[in-house]
Amino acid sequence: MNSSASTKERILTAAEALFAQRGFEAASLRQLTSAAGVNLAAVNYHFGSKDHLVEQVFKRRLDQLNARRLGALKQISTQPETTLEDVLSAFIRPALDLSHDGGGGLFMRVLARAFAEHDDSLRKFLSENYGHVMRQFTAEFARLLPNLSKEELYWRIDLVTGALTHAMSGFGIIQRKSDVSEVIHREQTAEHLIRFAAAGLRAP
Amino acid sequence: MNSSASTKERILTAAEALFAQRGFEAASLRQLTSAAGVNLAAVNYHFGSKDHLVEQVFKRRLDQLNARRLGALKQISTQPETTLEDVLSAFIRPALDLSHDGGGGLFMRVLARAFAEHDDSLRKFLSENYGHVMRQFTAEFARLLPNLSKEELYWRIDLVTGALTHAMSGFGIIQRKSDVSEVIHREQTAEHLIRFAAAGLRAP
DNA sequence: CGTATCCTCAAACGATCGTTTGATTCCCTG
DNA sequence: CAGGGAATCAAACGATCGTTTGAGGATACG
Repeated sequence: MNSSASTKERILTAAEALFAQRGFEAASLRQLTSAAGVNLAAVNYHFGSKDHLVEQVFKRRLDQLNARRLGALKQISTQPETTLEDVLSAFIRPALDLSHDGGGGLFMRVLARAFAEHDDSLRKFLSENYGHVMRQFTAEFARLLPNLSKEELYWRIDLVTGALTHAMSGFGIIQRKSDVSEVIHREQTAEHLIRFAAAGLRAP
Repeated sequence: MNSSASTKERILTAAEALFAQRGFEAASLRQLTSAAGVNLAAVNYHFGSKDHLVEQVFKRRLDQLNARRLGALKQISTQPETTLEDVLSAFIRPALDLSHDGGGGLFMRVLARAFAEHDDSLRKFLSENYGHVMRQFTAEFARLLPNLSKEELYWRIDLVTGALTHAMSGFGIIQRKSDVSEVIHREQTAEHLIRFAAAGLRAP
């Protein structure tokens, strides 16, 4: 094992944190490499360009998130009866977990930023690395909500996504109180989200 | 009337569009002033700095949005019976209208960006210029949803805001079809949002 | 030992950024 | 008409950006 993998990982980790904190444009390679403890030129050497680095930051976490979501969905599909809450849990909890696990605590804020940046190439990238997961969940939602038209279903899933993104990226007014542990706060967040989203999806 | 008002307005309008399209950091004053047809130095002359310009862009539209929302809320408060859907309509429709009226069509995307930027001074500014409206709506929601604890209510309003922001800023998969007029699409968006949010707020 | 390959490093490149300057033009007022 | 503050303008300032360069270090294999 050479040390390049370590350097790449250090860059990815520092990039994720800095992108989340400052945004893609504002985060400079000099801040980034300084925080990672690597040379400035290392980014262009290992990733080719800053843009490619951004993509890799996304890819690393999106692959995690997708795998966990699909794993959770597969898990509940073995049950005799699946509820809407189960599917929502498989959709929501991996995302919430990701925002606290594996050093990738700030990824969801990065993701929310990416949505807001509204960059076409980035949207295309997200669509390519995200679409198949959404399709599987959409199919499951459709099965559990047979009364909804396809258009109505798309709308509601979209709104659920918005609520989820908003809650996870820490935009909202709700902040964790100091006397509540992170694990408990995450669990409360998941419960609020699932309850709200389930009711919204079931709306008459 | 001197021409400075016109210049300021031209800058504000161009800034709103450019901020929405490219973000606060990426939008340069040179692009901005070029699009507005004014001199580069005009921004610093009339606004002091780029940061102050950002604040003014927000203030101009937030004042509009706040006035319309409070006006709509006051309107329905005169009715003998107020429904949850009425209050949600007063909250949602002015925002949707703003994203198509008065040349400020891109403001909500700017607002979503501002949330994502996560800048503390900007958050403070938003809180100062936005908080009193949210408090009024929160009080009305609390009246109509007496079974909810205060914490639960805050959570759900937060999630409604997330869904609204997401839908309005055009992140989602739902795009207006070419055979649907903008007015109709806006109305459909409002109906979907209100139905979804009302059910979510009423969740058991 | 020699050499080939991968990696790291300090330094510099050109471009672009927000801001400032000082001169010039415009327009109102006395 | 003359004077003066407000507004506009081209130009330049220093800073910072992403990227490139070329030399040097580290490691593995003949």
